[in-house]
Amino acid sequence: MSSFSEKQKQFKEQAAHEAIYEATLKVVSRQQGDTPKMQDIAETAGIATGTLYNYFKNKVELLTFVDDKLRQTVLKKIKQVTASNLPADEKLRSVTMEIFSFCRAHRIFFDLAEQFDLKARIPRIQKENGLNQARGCFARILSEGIQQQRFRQVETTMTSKHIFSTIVGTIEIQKWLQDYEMSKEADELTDFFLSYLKM
Amino acid sequence: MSSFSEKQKQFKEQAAHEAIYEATLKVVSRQQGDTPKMQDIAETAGIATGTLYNYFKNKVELLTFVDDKLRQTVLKKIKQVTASNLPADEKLRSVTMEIFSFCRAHRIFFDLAEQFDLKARIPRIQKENGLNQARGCFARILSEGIQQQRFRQVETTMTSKHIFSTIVGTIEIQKWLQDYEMSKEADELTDFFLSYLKM
Amino acid sequence: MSSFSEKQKQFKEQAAHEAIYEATLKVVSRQQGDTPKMQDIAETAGIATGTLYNYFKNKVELLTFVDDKLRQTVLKKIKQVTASNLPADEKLRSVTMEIFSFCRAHRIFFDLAEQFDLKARIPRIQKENGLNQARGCFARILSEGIQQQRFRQVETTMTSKHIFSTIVGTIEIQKWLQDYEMSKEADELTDFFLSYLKM
Amino acid sequence: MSSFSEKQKQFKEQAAHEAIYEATLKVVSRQQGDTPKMQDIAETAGIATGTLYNYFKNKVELLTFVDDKLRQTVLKKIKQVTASNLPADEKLRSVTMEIFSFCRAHRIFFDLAEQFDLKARIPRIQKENGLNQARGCFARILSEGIQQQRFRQVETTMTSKHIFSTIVGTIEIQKWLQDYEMSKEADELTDFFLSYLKM
DNA sequence: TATGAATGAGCATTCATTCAT
DNA sequence: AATGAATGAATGCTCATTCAT
Repeated sequence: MSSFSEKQKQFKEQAAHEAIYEATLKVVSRQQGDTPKMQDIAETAGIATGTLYNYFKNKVELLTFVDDKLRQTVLKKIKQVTASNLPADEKLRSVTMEIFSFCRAHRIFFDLAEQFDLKARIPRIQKENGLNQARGCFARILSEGIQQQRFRQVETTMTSKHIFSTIVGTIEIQKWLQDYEMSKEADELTDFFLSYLKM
Repeated sequence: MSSFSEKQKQFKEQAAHEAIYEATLKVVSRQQGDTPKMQDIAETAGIATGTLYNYFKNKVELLTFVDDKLRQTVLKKIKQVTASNLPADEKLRSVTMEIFSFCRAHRIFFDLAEQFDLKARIPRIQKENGLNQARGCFARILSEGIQQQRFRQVETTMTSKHIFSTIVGTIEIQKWLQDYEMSKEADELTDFFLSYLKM
Repeated sequence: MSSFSEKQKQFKEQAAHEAIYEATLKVVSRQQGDTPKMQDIAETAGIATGTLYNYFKNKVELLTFVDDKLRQTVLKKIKQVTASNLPADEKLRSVTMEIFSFCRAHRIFFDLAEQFDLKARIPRIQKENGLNQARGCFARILSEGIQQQRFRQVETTMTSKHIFSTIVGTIEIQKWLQDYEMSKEADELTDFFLSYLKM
Repeated sequence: MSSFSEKQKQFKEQAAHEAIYEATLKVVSRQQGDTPKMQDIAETAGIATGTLYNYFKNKVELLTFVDDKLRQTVLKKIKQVTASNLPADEKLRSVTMEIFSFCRAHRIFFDLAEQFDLKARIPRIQKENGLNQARGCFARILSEGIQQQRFRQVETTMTSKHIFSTIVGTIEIQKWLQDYEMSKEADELTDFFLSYLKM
């Protein structure tokens, strides 16, 4: 097959994936609570039900794709902030806020991910990889802060790990309380981190 | 109705509730992954399907009852350790360990609780109540530690709140990684807390 | 459980089986060609879809039950004629006719049986049993005919076996020709058998 | 269109038909039980799915073509044996054996033919034609045998008809018993025919 | 109160066929 | 003629809940 039609095909596939991704998020957020029907996803994406199965073997695989893309998206955002040239303390606040607001925005989908046990579909190594990247961002911010003499000398690996866990736990508790106005919590938490890190 | 038969009735109801509670946990842990069927719960509890509906309006209410009882159980354990006469640092370790091991033991049920969105069935006030009691235990341990001059003078309310969040987050991450050997994590986390609290 | 309610239950089950049996035959003959839908069977039997599954694990098991009952019915008819006090040659004609007319009446169901490969569900021993009973009827008729000196002395076991095969093959060919007016063929075949058996 | 390109086209079509025929048999025997998918047939034949529809209007027509070709094949084999210069009794045995082994080899396809009711697609006249040719072979063998004074003087038309039916019925019963080791049955049956025909 | 048979809505997936390229 | 992605109708089975006994 010519390189051209190969490219065309790949582009088409990518476009379909993108449409299905967005349709899924749309359907999920629309039908709060219920699990999304394949037919609805297809319809929203503007394709036929059967066509979904040209791109994904089954529903779980489709949802896994969306889950993966979603996690990559938040990771990308975190990395962007980490790579920015804000001072370390502001980076820490900004990254924390990013995570909180992303989780709030997509909480219904993440609930779904648990319902379908999507975590079981992701290879362990890939999960650890993602986790380490997220934790790594915090470690880098800590290092920068120490270098900038804004933070005291903490052990960055462990500290970043626990900071990340605290964020996850706080979000989890807020979700359990069904309190989705998370910015106050995010701020309070950042203040706590900064007080811990201040020299 | 006579007071005697009233009592009898209450006793019977309590016995039924107890049997259903245990049957539910048994069925849930047996059928890893699948959601438990009312029929299976009834059969395991030694009653007829229809009888379940004399005690619980529907499946969600039944699961909510179990969920509530389970949370009360772990809270009771935490309180017991908190009320013991161990030194503060050992109490902290012990309470943390309790929470980890309880969540590991009942993780399948807690997954279920999210699937059925049981949190939506519990009144906000009750959820806050439970949460505050758990956090309160940590606050008391911190106070004791400060008094015993084992811990430095930290602000106990906020610190205990964040300690609890960190525990929740760590458990959540371990569950996501499907790494259910949590004792190492519990220890590491306690060490971190203690290093933070040390004078 | 008391013997009475046990009996009641059994009677109810038998009634349900009977109703489902008849509903299936009705639906099958009505919807010539298409495979019967569980919903239609249930509706025709006057019960709910789900109720079918209280009596049969799945569609194949239901059809196997009907298939079995159908074969028992024709076998019973053959046995009745065999046990009658007609002269041997008339018995032979009558039994042959029974088989032809039964297969014509239920040909659509028997086609279905092949479609669902019901033969694979019947234990080999049971199939051989049924086959031997049918062949046995012919053998008995042959013996009688020989005794009555209406037939010459043929080896009854083999002869009856091949007579039965010839009937089956003739029916099969008529079905293939889609010629369902089988009485002519049945008569012609019987004449051939009798000419072979005449002294 | 020029005669040359006409010929070319016909040749191409014939090649395609041949490839599809063989692919179908391959797929059918591979996927025991399931009905063959058009996609699999196309893939196995080395063409695209849509291309199948340039040669056959639909699946039933494709299967009818294969069915027809298969019946022609066995008929050809029977005719070859009939036209050979074996003695009549050996011809009878050989033809019988041919039919048994052919039906065993292609039993899955023949089951399929019933499932798709292919018989309904073949004109009555054509079916009778094929049937008469098969029966005719037996009649010719009988005639020869009588002439060779190996067989007694039987009425060849009816006898050949019933012999053929007996073969069909025996194969049908063996298939129902799922006993595909048919050579013993074929032998036993031929012995019976010969004993009937012996002078 | 207890029983447990009956109810029936709900949904992922397949695959023959089409048609734009 | 060839391609193969897109189409979309069609259906068996589950299981929470009810209700006659």
